[in-house]
Amino acid sequence: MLSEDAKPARTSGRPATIDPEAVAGLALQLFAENGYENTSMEDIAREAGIGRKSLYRYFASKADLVWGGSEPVVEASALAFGSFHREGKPDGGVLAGLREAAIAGAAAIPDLSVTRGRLRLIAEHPELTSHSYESLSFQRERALVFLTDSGLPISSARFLSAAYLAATFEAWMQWAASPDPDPVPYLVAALEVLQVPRGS
Amino acid sequence: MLSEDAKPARTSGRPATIDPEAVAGLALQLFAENGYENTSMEDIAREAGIGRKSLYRYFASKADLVWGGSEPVVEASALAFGSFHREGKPDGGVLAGLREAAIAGAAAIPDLSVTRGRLRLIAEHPELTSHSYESLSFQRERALVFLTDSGLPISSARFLSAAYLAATFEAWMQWAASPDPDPVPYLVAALEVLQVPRGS
DNA sequence: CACCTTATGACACTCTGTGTCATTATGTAA
DNA sequence: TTACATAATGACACAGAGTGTCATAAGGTG
Repeated sequence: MLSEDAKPARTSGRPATIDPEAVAGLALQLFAENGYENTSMEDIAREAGIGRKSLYRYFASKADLVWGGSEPVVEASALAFGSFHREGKPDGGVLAGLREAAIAGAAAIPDLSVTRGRLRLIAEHPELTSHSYESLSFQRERALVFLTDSGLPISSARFLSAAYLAATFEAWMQWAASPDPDPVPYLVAALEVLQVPRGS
Repeated sequence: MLSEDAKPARTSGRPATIDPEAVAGLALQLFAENGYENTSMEDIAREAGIGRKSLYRYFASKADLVWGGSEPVVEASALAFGSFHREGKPDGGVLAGLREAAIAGAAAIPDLSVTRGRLRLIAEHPELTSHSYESLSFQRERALVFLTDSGLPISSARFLSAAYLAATFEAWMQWAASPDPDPVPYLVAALEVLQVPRGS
């Protein structure tokens, strides 16, 4: 259900010639070389050999070039939420579910060093950091559904999912700033500030 | 120490003729009437009888017209953090301190209905919601200092302050969406999802 | 080969946000 | 009252983000 519109499975028409991942990679490279704000969308398009408008067809905004890479993480995490209830709840309850989802997200990252570069870029730019709220909205929604499915009242579920998102995001940021190879310990530590409200 | 540059206490020169609060109020009114994105900075300036550049002198961005009103809350909250340790810790520990600060912030609001309008506007516009990260960065910093002063390890303190900010923001949003007059119960409920990590 | 679908990019536009600079208004000091 | 200093004001110009329209190109399918 995650890939409802993943690939329209086009049968005819001109096939795409632009590789979004390659373009995003190029953009990250240019950001690293010349700085984020010194690199315009036009610069990126020119360097990629495409038109500015075509660039916007693949990336809704400049921030998307950076945040786009987090989609696999969010998807894997959402998947873990979905399978958690079906497989019968292990011990640890709801918080364990949140933890598993966060770890599943981390496991979905193919190249951690690229992700670290992305996150550091985000950390350096408040406007990119702010974008977390939009970029993680799907994740927030998924966590909320998981929590209400787990029996939490909607109100507590909202607070907990908001805190969960913030804590895990902070964990990623701290990991990115560190030299450690494994983000999981950061995620685990971050989730220790959460608890299910008594009486839920 | 909060008002280090509150008022330069100018001794000569032309005094200001623009009332920022009045301008922000006017802007909020225009946003309510015509929609946020349908109201340009130029529209606001024209309506306020000033130039667009003068508008930017008082408000760094369009979002500032909306978020500016939260400054008193943040300041009052920060003040509560500062006085918490001096007055000897009451019972409840660190979490009680966070709760007191959040409540102090709420108490600093002169007109709750205006704040509710602001928050609803923010809720409707993802780009404004995102701005919370920047607008609350000072609050985040303050909470972090408070937590480390309380003896928490820096790592836990970062996670907890991130979760704290997110939970209280979510509380404000839920309150704004409700018809309830008092935001405090929302804040208290939100903070129940937090805990100090065992062993801190 | 005709056709169809879709990618592509040229063009023009609005709006945000910034920088520069001359002008104006208002205080203080002589 | 007359400088004078200070700061507000806004006119002008600009880069860049993001959007809409539309003609064209390019590759598949029948």
